[in-house]
Amino acid sequence: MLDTLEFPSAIQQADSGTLSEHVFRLIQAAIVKGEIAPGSKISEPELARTYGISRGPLREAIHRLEGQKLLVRIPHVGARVVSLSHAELIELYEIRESLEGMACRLAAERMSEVEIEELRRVLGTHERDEAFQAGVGYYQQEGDFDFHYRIIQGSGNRTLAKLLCDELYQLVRMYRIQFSTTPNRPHQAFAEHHRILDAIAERDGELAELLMRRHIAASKRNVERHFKGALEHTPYERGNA
Amino acid sequence: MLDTLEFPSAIQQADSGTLSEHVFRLIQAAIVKGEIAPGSKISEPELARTYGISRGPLREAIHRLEGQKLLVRIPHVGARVVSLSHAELIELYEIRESLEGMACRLAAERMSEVEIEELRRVLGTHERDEAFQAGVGYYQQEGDFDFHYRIIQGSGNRTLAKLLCDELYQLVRMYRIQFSTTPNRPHQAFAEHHRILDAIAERDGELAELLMRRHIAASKRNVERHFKGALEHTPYERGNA
DNA sequence: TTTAGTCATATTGTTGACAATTGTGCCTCT
DNA sequence: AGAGGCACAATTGTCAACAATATGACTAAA
Repeated sequence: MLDTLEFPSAIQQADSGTLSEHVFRLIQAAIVKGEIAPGSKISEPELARTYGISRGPLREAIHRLEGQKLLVRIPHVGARVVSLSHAELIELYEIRESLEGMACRLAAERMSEVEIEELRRVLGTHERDEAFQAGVGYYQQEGDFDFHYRIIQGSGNRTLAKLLCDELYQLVRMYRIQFSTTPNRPHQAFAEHHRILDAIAERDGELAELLMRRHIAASKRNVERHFKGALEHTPYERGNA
Repeated sequence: MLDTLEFPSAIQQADSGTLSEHVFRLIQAAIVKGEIAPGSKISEPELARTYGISRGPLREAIHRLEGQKLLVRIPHVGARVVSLSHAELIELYEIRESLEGMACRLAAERMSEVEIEELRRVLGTHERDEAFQAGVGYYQQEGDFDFHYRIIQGSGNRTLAKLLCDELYQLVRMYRIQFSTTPNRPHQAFAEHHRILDAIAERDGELAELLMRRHIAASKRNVERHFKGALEHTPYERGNA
């Protein structure tokens, strides 16, 4: 069974057809991966040369990126890669808490038995993963998304799925990767995933929502710790007026 | 307060500065107001002539509108105004339930006394409004947003505010206006608003969240009724593949 | 009569050049 | 020497023309 939904970062340049769409995904991936530093300026002529295209399609891509909040654009000045403040990142996690909590409750109510079985297999794959067992947790980065993705898809709310997976997660991924150097509490997260799965399997929506909210709250606290730990390196506050 | 946008020829960097930004807001307003019918095709040359601009800025605006989910675009085919299915509209209300419920809880915890007093004044204005007292409820449309807006702003979560007010509400407004011919239960909604305000004033976040969720759920049921009532006029299902 | 194929038209995608605005560096004046 | 203004350069915004693709009609064959 080929899972077609994969990750949004998976660039499928073949079928997208249009250059604008192509560079859109390319730049999106570059920003999320941190290849273009947060806060850095986007030079249209330079990027156009880099990707070997004209400025027309590039500008269209930039405008779409702005809509996804990955770029901040000032008229007649230019675009910069977004640089979330500590507060904004926490706010993002608060939103996730609410939205994914709901998704988890709905998933517990509406997921099919086969979907639940697949979810259990996903978790099993993570458990057997070498990197995970070694405590490195890099794979856990992607695997975590896989777990959350499946629950969101299982909620049956396609509008919610588009909102979470296509938009907000780009930002979350961006900062996950920034913080990926430090071990991201993979074992604890795995245990939490397992309890969530159990609640879903028992069709206990209320509990599933509660556990998911706590799980994301724990992630949030983890991010807060990383932020505090990195504070010594920030020479000035980058304010997003 | 000269409304500068009036005629197409009068578009010259009125307030936003750039033509792209300007037509973006113009088309957004036109879609939300229903001046461009849902599901109708967007012709680039035609719109360019209408607004008296070139296709360049227009296309940038279209791409941003697509990001806001007000347009659905198919490569090499064109863009159409979004036409939410019954299910999608309900999904939108479910998302609002979750998000505005959270916003309301946070507002109860974090709103300042003056903000609460202002919110009370807003409600008083609605109560004294003529249209509201007549049961027409048209003013209530805008006033409702005013009420919800202030609570969302009062949550202190600026990321949430941008998400709700700048993006999702455009879609909600669009369908509100479509359904505005029938009385939108203004008196009941007003009573619910009042109870929410009381909970906020008492700093009871838990209750405030509960009441807001119920309030939106009631709106959702109202929309469902309208949808069912309008079913007789739908010759075919407009499927958004 | 229906269906498959082909062609013409119109729309979208792309390009490069031109115009307008901003930021910077330098020069002058106090 | 420092501050203010001016001019230049670079970047963004806009435009009109060109190329590629899909839609629709027309024709021909089964």
